[in-house]
Amino acid sequence: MAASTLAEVAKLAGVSPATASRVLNGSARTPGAGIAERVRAAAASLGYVANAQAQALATSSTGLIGLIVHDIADPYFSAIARGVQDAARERRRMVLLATTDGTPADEKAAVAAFAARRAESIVIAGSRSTHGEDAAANIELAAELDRYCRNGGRVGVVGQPVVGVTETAGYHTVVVPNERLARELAGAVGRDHEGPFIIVAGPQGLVTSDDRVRGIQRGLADAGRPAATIVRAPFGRNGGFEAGVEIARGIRENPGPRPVIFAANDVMAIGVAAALRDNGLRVPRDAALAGFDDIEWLRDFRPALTTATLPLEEIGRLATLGTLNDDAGPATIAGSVTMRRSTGAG
Amino acid sequence: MAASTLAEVAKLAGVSPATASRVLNGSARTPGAGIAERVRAAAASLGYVANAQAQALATSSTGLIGLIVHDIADPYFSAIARGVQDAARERRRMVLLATTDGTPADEKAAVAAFAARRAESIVIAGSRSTHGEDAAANIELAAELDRYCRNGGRVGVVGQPVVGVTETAGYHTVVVPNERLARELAGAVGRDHEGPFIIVAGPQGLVTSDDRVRGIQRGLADAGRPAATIVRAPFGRNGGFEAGVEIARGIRENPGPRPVIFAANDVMAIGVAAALRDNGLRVPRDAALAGFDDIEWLRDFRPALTTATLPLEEIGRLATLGTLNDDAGPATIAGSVTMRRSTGAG
DNA sequence: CTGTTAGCGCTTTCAC
DNA sequence: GTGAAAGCGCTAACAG
Repeated sequence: MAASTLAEVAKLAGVSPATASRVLNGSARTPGAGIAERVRAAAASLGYVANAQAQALATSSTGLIGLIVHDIADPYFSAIARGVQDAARERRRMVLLATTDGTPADEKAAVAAFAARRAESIVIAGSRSTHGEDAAANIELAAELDRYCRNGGRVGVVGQPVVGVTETAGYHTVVVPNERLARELAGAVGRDHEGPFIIVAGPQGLVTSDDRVRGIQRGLADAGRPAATIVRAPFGRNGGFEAGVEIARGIRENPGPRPVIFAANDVMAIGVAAALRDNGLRVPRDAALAGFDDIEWLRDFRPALTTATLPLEEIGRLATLGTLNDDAGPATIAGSVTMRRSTGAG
Repeated sequence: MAASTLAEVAKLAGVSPATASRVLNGSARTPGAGIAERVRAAAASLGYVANAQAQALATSSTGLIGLIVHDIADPYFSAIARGVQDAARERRRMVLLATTDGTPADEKAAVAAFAARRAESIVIAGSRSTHGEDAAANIELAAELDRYCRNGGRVGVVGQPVVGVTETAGYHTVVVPNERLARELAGAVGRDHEGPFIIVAGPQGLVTSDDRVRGIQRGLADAGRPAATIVRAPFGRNGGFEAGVEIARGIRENPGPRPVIFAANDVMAIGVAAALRDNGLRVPRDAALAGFDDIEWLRDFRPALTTATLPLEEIGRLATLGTLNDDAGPATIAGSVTMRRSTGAG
């Protein structure tokens, strides 16, 4: 990665490095006309490319934003990533990407790596787990983040505050009203259905999943419906599929009124739908189904999924911008319930 | 982004910076036992985090890999990104992300930014355009890449070589056999269908699209079928939808034998399917449909899409690894044709 | 407006 | 094994 240096350019142009710097990388003072010309010519002829590392060292500002997601290939995260990337580009920053599968230990490592690279802010997306086995790692993650903030870093959190974070300075949370939306969703669906109700949830302790489950139960109660039974599975398409297989079996062995299935997110809902279909069951005829997130790439599925619509890209933008603006209190996004065919609407 | 420095740690531990460095960041020489202890303690108590910028400057090696995609939210690119990220993590590198919408000018800017940050390699994914209006920008992009390579950078290219690149040193291409697979796909589909055939292609000059179109036409010829007519639209879901609307109108106004539609990629195929459905047409009953790529998130669609399966994640891995290994000739991936319900199979 | 002089934080010969 | 000193490439006072 050798390349010509500012000094070489300066020598070639017959000026001092300082002057060359002023010409090449914007400075307050505008250098003389003829000089500027010579410097630029020299730079071009040498194929000079400023060394951002050196600039960062000298100015102590890197223009870097770190993004932490569970899995960049998951459409939920990639939508957020697009928002982050957009905001970053707008503010002339570059984004560093880390994927962690949601493992707190890996997230801690990612934060450390970003801190080492002196990223100016870190956006961390993806549900946290309060589960026992993650407790120790969560504490370390929180400590790492706190240290990062204490050193002047800013962190943008998507969804809910990081478990165990003590300080508030430096943190900017984009609150996703999972519980409220889930409640609204379940209320709306509950009005049209008798039940029984089933929730396909993620692992216990996964905050996002827990929030949504709680909201759904409350929404059902609001509508005067019985509480839902809960089926737990991994928080992804295949988890949904597993749960769907189990549910299909239940329906087979125990026929009764048409059940209503709430999946903790769209991707799980798609898995559930696939499993039901594989077992000869149809949505919404044999079971109503609702998701959460309203993932863009899943909107062409049929039956179209009733879901809670989240402006994912906007969420990514807000989380990023929030860390870049000094003002910026915690942002709350709205979201809305979208009724579609999978629950008999439309 | 201030933080304690090595010098501070060293002072606290009562040793020289050199020694502290040797302890904290692996060096050939192993420092004394007790000393090491003291240094580590000092570092911990100060919350020391090595400054990667400074290390990069001193060692001239950044551990950075730049990734350029059209759109990180597109499942095609996010799958590749996952592969890149995996490989990077495996080799203890971090990835810098840039999205460009496929605009050569933006891609040039991204390469320049990566070069400035002294990324050790750049992986560039996404079809190039040979279209006239992009010609100038393409040349500049190629020049920027060449310069980057001349300075010791390595670039991994997904799909086809970058238009206009002259040098070969430093480049590592992962060849995607678009034409061959398209030919096989069309051959297989053509065997079972009489036609007429329609290709929903991207804009003319988009290399990937052009390659696939050519392959499809050859495959049809192989099967003794008439050439397909070509409908052009933007290379995404909405482009597919537009084309689908047009095709549906054609079918309405001009009933005849069931047409077979080849979309240039899965995402377009989904758009076509949505448009046909909106117009009361069913796949495969009223039209057969095939895509390309076999995007993971689209596999649960029904009717399941006949397509050419590409190991996207693997492609990302190979492109990345190729730039990191000195040997590594150009890699070619296999891919395969996958027949599903959308063309009447299964 | 331009050049000189110090560093930014770390690594790395080179002596001791 | 440990420390002193030079330097990676650039910017920012400060003089001139």
